[in-house]
Amino acid sequence: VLDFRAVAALSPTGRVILGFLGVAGPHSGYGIKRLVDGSARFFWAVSYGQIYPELRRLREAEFVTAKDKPTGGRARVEWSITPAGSRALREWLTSDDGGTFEMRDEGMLRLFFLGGAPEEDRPAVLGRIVARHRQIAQQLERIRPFAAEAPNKYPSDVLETGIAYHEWLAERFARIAAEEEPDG
Amino acid sequence: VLDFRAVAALSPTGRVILGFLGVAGPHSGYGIKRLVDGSARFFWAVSYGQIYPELRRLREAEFVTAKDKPTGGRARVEWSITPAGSRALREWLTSDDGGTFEMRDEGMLRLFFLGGAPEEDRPAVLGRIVARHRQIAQQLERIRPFAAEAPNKYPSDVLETGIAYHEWLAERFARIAAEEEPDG
DNA sequence: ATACTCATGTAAGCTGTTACATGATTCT
DNA sequence: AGAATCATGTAACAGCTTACATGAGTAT
Repeated sequence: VLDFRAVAALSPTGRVILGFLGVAGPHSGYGIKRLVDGSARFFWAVSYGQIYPELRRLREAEFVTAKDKPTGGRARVEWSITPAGSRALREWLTSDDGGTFEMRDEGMLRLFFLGGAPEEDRPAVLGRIVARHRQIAQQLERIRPFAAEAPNKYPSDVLETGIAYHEWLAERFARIAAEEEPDG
Repeated sequence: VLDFRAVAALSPTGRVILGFLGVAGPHSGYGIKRLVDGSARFFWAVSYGQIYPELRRLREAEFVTAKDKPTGGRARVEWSITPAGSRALREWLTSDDGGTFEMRDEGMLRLFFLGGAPEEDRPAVLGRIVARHRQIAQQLERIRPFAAEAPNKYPSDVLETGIAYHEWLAERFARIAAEEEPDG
């Protein structure tokens, strides 16, 4: 028998788009990009080059509908999730395969190969990684007000996890750096 | 004036390859792949489709040399890092730009959009994410002996960070799941 | 005036994965 | 004998980023 489960047609980018249209209501492509950049980019980034084509694919699958909503003479398309789209979103959310988990962390890579750097340079290398993670944590802290606006607590849960993660990593790298010079 | 700093020519994949040839000595392309899979894949994955072409690019840049070392009738090329390669590796390690930090975590994405799933399904969704992270942590624990073989402690530092991270995430998701049903 | 934000879109290019093809050696 | 591992490699594809082009509205 044919298997037409909607979830099969949902690409990773499609999930993000559908997810935002589902929790945040109708938005333009540009608006979706802003939403992602303002809350999800630290664990899932998207670019315009993905959003606009993917919106058209989602429309073909009838998971979203488009409506012209110009602002004066400025073109603007407002995208909305359909009942079929909500169903697909729900199916993905509750499906049992874990899905993508990917990481590319050059800081970790540097730590891994740190033995290849002269001993006297190592504290500085580690220090830069610490500073970086603290900076990311601070950037995330600044978007707390936005996350709090969501209709439920989950975006805040995610954001707090991200902040805690980067602070935790910063501390960990700081501790490793401290071990480098045991007697100052 | 022309800028011939070697680091400019080092692609992300090139760094991993050069790093392993630097800390683990000469290896075949296949061997490099095994090293990466056995220790770095959780924060930096590579595939054969990258390794073999990249090795030839690194040879062109004179960061590595190739030597035929067949095993009986089985072809085998052993790659070694050159002094110029070591220099490039050191320059990358101590360079001040933070470099790539990317993450694609479908578990986080699901948590973010969990409001789109029926309330009764949410604990199961969260439970699967918890199980996943525990499983990854266990897989990483199994490669502890390998990391301990390294000539310095850094690979173990990285591995322990990875294990702690996934356990920490599992606990965090478990706590969020527990909050779902406040009075059992 | 000028700069910034809102808004849509694409083309070129880079990176990376998957799947396949091939074949020798070693282990059970 | 058969399975697993060692070993090299590529072609097709998928996914994503960067840079560009275009232009209207809004704030300074």
